[in-house]
Amino acid sequence: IQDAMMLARFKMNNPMMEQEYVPEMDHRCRKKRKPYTRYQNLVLESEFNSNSYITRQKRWEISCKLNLSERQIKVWFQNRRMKKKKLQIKKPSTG
Amino acid sequence: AVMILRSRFLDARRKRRNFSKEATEILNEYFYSHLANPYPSEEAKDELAKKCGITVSQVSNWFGNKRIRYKKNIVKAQEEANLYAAATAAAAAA
DNA sequence: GCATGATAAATGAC
DNA sequence: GTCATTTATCATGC
Repeated sequence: IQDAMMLARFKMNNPMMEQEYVPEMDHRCRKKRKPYTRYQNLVLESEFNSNSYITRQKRWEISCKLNLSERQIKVWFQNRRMKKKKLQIKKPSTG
Repeated sequence: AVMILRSRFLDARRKRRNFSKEATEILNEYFYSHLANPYPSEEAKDELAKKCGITVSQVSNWFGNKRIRYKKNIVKAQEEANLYAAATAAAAAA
């Protein structure tokens, strides 16, 4: 009824529904988000506390120790830096 | 054994309060009037944040949640529509 | 009991 | 590298 019209208009041109018109659908292979364990977070936070930017060597070490890929370690530090920045903007006092 | 112990006991920041009816109304009005491209610019986010009495981050959060949840409902509706489409097509063929 | 806002993994643009 | 996102998960409101 009315939903059908809205659906048709929605499917027409919408960046949200890329899978509608993108032939190669890489979006479905997207890795499912999996929360890290408490131990993994503890190790990562500890390393981040000593240095916001991780070296290749330490990245490899932590990767082995936590059973995470180096890419995951890299991304974790990127996200963690963004989080730090956001927290500093939120509360600049004695950041 | 998958012992997924999480460090959520320190997350006291996840204190959440619902937005006001007026704010939700403003956000929904923008979202549905820009359904073809529901990605407000930074200026638009600033203006929405001011009008709604919330932060720009909260506006971004709201649009992020709105887009994914709206899309999910649409996907379900799409499956349902395809189901009906197949049934009507079979009926037409017969 | 889900709706809703905020946060945590993961991707992609640049 | 940053950074705006997508997506799943979390925590709360009601």
